[in-house]
Amino acid sequence: MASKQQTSRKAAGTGAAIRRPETRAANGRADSGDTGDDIGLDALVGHAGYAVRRFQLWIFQDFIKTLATVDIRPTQYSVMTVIGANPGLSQMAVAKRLGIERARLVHLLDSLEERALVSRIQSATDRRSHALHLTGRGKTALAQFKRLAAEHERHVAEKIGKENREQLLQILASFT
Amino acid sequence: MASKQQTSRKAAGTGAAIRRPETRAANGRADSGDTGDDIGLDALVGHAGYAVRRFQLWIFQDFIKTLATVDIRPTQYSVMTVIGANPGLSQMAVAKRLGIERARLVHLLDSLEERALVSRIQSATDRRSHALHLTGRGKTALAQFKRLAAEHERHVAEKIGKENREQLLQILASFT
DNA sequence: ATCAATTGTTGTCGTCAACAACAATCTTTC
DNA sequence: GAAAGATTGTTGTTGACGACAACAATTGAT
Repeated sequence: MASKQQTSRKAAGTGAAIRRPETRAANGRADSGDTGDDIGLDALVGHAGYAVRRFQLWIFQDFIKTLATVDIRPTQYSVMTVIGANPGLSQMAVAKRLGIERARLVHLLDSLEERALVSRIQSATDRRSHALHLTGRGKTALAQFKRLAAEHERHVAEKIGKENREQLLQILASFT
Repeated sequence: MASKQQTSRKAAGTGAAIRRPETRAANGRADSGDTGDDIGLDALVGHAGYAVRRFQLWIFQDFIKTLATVDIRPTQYSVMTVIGANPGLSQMAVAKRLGIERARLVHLLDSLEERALVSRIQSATDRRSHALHLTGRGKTALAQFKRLAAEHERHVAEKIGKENREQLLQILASFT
């Protein structure tokens, strides 16, 4: 859209197998030829949003990795947890409770219903809404998910410290 | 994709003007007709990832709102901050430092270069890479952005408490 | 009975992370 | 010094996600 490239460059790279962030061979600086490993010195420290973003990224990746065997993502887990704790909720209620949109919840429930973990039951009192329930399979599955999620929480405790994790939960308790 | 709807329902709603989350008129439960306002009692408490996700959502929205007049998003701000503190960095170095992908940074720099805030200068030593600099306009603009970002940080402090914010920054310092 | 509001649904749009592939360009190695 | 490998910037695709807008069916209020 912009000026992009006035030069002749277009694209490049062999698509090498760089996987782990630890692997660093670049020099950093583009003009001065110093090592430039520790860029640091940024004014980014002191910004809560940046720290939280990086942490959220790490924590979600660990969650996904830890529950990869059961193929459950954080949002799916939260949906099943809320339904499991409050059977019969409407989609609207779940969406509002979790702060996600009705439209988004539709697809989430579609996939969970495909996998026979959740079932939408026609409400008796309100023919518009669905009463959400865990299936039998869903209940046993959620129990396993919770065990894996607990393992994930241990990873978090290892990463930032046990007491720091609890302090964090206390600080952010108003957002849950 | 899935079973979707076996019933005859298809779609509905007038798209009413529900904006603020405080507005709640739904009952919650779909079958039992109780009030069902406070769903709570979830097993979601104790999950760091969920709390962090909700908080990150809030903090980013406040950042975007606070810097709406200058039309700068959190990622754009972080890119300009790093370049401003370390002029001459390559795109690779900036991407690695901020934990974003090279591919993503390309578009970010495109938009910032469009607005004449950042300039890609051909490196003298490595003809592959670009040395990133803030333009004169970019420098003065970044100064204003930082003032607005400071205002945003005050919002965070008001939300979770001054000392809680500092504790949070300390806990998550290893991620910056 | 009429009109406004709610619920689930479909669709679009823009942001974002994760990959994969490529041309141009170093860097290494024989 | 030429060949092989790695790096940089770029383009493109995919999928998760949040934000809106619009709609049919249904409910509730008047």
